[in-house]
Amino acid sequence: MPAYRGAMRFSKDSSAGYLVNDLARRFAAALQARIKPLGLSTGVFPVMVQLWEDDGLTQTELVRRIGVEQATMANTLARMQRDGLIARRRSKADGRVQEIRLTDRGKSLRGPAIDAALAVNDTALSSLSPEEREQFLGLMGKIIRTFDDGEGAAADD
Amino acid sequence: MPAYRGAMRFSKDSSAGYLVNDLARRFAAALQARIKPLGLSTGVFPVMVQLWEDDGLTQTELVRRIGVEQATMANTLARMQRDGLIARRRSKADGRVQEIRLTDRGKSLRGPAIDAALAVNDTALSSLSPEEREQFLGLMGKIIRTFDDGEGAAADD
DNA sequence: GGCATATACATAGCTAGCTATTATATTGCT
DNA sequence: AGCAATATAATAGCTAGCTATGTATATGCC
Repeated sequence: MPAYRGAMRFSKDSSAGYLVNDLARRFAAALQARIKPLGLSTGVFPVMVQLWEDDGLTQTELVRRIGVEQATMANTLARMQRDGLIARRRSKADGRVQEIRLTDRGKSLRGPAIDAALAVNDTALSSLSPEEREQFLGLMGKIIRTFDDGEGAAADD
Repeated sequence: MPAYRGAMRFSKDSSAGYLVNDLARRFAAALQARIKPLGLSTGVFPVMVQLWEDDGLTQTELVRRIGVEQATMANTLARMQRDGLIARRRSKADGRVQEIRLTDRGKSLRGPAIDAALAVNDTALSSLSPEEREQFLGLMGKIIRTFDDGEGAAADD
């Protein structure tokens, strides 16, 4: 019996972090299964979504929009280029910057890929009522905002 | 304008999968920040939780309880051993099996580590009312069960 | 013009997950 | 007893995230 008070109980089934992590893996696996046949993977998907909206973005802008680290994005883009999803071209206005453009193949995947993502969400939430789905999305948004708020301000204990 | 119907709209802010993935990364980062000083990391945490409950489990049993792939567990355990959290001893009853036991250091981390996890959950959910927290956990449980149900039965389209 | 600083991106090296394969020990059947 | 089948764990090799650091181009100031 450890001396710490309150630390005795830790049930994974009532730990938000535990469940969120579990859920994320399941969502990822489900999406993976549906988009792998298209030649896509989960890490690539958010980038494609942005490029389908606005082709020709820079790496920095993708990083800003997707919220992943720059190094992560650099590696993801390298794989995407290797796999023929994008092409990169140095800007002549600024030699540091690269415009990232979808290849024709990349463009062509928009419809089926988004359908796949929608299907995953729909299947996953199939046991929830419309109100519950709203609740779920709303609560997640609220939690994400909480994380964002406590970002610069180190409101420790 | 692609020909696919329904594929036009895809807002990440209303995609459960997108948000869950985002949330998982934030939870993991928050936990990491709190347990790294203890010499723990996120992947190790679930294993420690099980061993704090039942020391001496086998790899197979940990895999079963945590729901991660056997290869993932093997690697995690290797790091844990390297870092002095566990020791492994071959069972003399069955030479294939290893009993996994916490070191004294591993045992000693229980209190502070669980406190850290509880604090992360509490902070993350701080903007939710008690009812909302219940809802959130309940909805996640429901979704996880949905995933579990559609596991063997390929109820495709 | 030249140098310090800042910006954009790449690289190295880590954890953590995955699939697929291999190695080793046990069990079961004949 | 011997061999096939099974069970346990390890290894190889991939994606995807992270931190820290390196490299190249721009920009600002003197």
